[in-house]
Amino acid sequence: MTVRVHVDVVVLSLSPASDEGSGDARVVQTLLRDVDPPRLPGDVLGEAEDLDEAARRVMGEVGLHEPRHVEQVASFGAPDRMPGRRTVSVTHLALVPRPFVPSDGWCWRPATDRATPLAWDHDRILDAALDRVRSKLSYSNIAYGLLPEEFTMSELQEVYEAVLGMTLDKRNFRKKVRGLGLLEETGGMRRGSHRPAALHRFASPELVLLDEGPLV
Amino acid sequence: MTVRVHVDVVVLSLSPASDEGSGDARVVQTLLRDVDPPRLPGDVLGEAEDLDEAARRVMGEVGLHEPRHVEQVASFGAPDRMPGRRTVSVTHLALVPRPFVPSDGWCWRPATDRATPLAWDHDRILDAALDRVRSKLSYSNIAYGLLPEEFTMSELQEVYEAVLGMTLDKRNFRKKVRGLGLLEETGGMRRGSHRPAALHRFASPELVLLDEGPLV
DNA sequence: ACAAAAGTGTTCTTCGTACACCCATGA
DNA sequence: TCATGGGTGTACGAAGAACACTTTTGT
Repeated sequence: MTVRVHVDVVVLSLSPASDEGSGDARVVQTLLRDVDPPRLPGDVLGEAEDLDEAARRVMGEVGLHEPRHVEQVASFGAPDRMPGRRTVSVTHLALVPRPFVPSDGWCWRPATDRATPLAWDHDRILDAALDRVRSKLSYSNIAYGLLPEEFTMSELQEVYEAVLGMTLDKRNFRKKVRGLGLLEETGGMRRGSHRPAALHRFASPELVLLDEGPLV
Repeated sequence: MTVRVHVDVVVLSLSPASDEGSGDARVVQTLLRDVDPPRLPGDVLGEAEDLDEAARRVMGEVGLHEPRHVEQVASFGAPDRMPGRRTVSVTHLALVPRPFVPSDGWCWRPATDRATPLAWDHDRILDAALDRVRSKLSYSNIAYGLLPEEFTMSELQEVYEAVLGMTLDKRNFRKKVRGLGLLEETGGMRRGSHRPAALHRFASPELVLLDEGPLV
């Protein structure tokens, strides 16, 4: 017996800093197909593709050719998850910095906006991806996926605040992040109608997992 | 295009406490088919099965009808991961307390024993499952999956030491674990040729995730 | 009496957290 | 000169880590 294998991708990003006139707090957004029940990007696994290759192809179809981070999240295979052909979905998570303008027919929507439910079990899939990012923020440098190459400390803090859904203390945040030793200063400055902000980058452009240590 | 979906299960357990004459340290063991390149239990996903249902069926086939814990780990789908039919494997992790005697043709082997490699990509799959348990030990009560209903503090500590591969300080371990409030005393005692040990159980027989907090 | 594992506290250091003001720039 | 966000330090409490001896039982 064979089933159809789908690869679906939850593309996450942060709403742009100041779309000019926008309020203040940035929020996590996800890329959806702009049809009646909105749906995640996805496609059938190709003949000779590995799972992550299929995920990259799907991202190409929405105009995303250079995601900053991709990882597999989970697979969903309830027999009735979708009418018609039995389909198992292997879902992935992708992070991309803004600005990013998707192909026609695709749009950004706040990830927590559940006013109109997504198609099939895509709400569950989106939740699983959000949980993954939230938890990984605590023990990795995964925030690099949502930031440009160079960024200010405030921008980094905005990533944490948007994903975790809470505000953080500026002094404690900087102390903690500096102590991890994952960042370096680029020497550059971001200017604006205020004091210039030092630019930073992640020392490693790869995912780095930190040793945890709650329970030992 | 359709592919075959396999559900493979990494069944983990601890070597029994004192098989009589065994040395001391307990080790993590995994259940393997006792054939030339040993392999993990697994089978093709059934017509009307959800993924975890298939995992439970596979476990039934090795004689394991009441696993203490099951969760999905990851999916593997490289086109060349296995000769013949294109097969995507959705892998699961199962934990079971000892004693457990598997069906004929299956046996326990130390999970870190890589003398004879497993079939196909099953070594990678095993590694993924071990990593999952190791990390989850730090922020959940997942140890319940490897313990009988009632256990002593020393037995609990043995689980941590075996999975993490390090020895822990007895006083700090007890202080920390008590502080989590996940345990309760049963009132019973385990007797031996030494001072009796108080028996404990987990207050919740379900997986409980702890709030972490490394990076804020 | 001896062997074997159970049980228990203190000190020190590290980390988290709460908290408020001055600085540099552009307009 | 004013508005805006950038940048900094301290004091307190909680939690982690190092560390050794006494207790209770079976043989």
